[in-house]
Amino acid sequence: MLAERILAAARAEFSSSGYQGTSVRAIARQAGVDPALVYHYYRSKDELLHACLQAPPAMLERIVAAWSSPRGETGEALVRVTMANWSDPEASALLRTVLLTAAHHPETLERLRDLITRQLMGPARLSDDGAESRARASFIASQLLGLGLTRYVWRIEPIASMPDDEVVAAIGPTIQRYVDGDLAFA
Amino acid sequence: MLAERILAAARAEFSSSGYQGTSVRAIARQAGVDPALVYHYYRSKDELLHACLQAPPAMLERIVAAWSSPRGETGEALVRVTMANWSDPEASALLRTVLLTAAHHPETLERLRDLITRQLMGPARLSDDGAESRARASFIASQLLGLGLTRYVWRIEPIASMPDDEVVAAIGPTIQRYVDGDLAFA
DNA sequence: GTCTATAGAATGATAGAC
DNA sequence: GTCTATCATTCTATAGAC
Repeated sequence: MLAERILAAARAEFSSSGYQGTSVRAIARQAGVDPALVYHYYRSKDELLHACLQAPPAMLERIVAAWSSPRGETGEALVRVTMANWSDPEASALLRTVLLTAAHHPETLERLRDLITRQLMGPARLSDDGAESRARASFIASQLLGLGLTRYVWRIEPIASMPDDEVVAAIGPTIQRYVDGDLAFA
Repeated sequence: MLAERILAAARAEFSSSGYQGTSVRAIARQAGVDPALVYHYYRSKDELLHACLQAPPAMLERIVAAWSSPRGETGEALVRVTMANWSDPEASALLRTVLLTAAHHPETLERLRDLITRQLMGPARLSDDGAESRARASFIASQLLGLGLTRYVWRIEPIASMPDDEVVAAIGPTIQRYVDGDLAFA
């Protein structure tokens, strides 16, 4: 019970201020508990972050569903799933935490890589060639992460305020091409 | 002289550790000066960051040059320029600092928005319609920033180790479409 | 211009009473 | 399980001697 209150507060703090910008005391304050309790349940700030890095099941299920959409609509489906996840408070907290922390924190960086190769791309069969398949996954990740950051984190206009359908119309074909288009491999 | 040594050290620290993760003492240590000197030349940590947010002229010139490349090759040129900037130590230090700090620091976020709308897109005449033009700029930024982060900051494989030409072959057409393709505007 | 010294606050973490 | 008290460190920033 208390442990979950603390965890929820930690997710909120890490996702809005990053790892370095978050203090254990701030987490305790937001959870309405004594700072020592935070250390009691989680042994250190680092382990608390670790506990926040689990992806919510709904987020992963959306991704799996997108990959089983009809051929030719996968690109559109992945863009819609990206926006759905960023609009889901739990999923977006995880995404923000991971993206804002990965550059400074090795374990979180591993988590990001894992998220891309296993979760985002796990359900995919992009090509018979493993190397080509991983390359396609990289390009998909580069565009979808760029979309998430510009639209939801940095809120760059006008993409930040654009209706979902316009984003899908613009970026869907990009992803579709990365999924099964001709990328002129050497 | 000393002020420039301090500035160079600050750029290095901010770009590798972000704003919160960088201490004035660490900057002074790396510059080989007393911490008090840092405060003497720059009044606060915040003003020191501010001084680090100027884009190197070479970076901006590359972007202008890309926009004056022949029609039909602009997408490819912008991808090449992005990689050139991330491979230039001065430009990549600025990019890292801005991208790692923007989420927590309002002034830096403004700098990022300015960088996109004025510098990256300033030389462009994407369309006669101002709104459509800004929308195209958003999409271009989303893909190019995503490329920078996955390839140079997070070093997600295989895009991180891929030859430039393969990246251009994959992402060039995406940018070209955002520049002058049919995005199905409502 | 340059450094010593330090204020004043916040930090991660622990020991131990209840 | 919960809290008080505290250690040891680090931080931004300043005052003031030389």
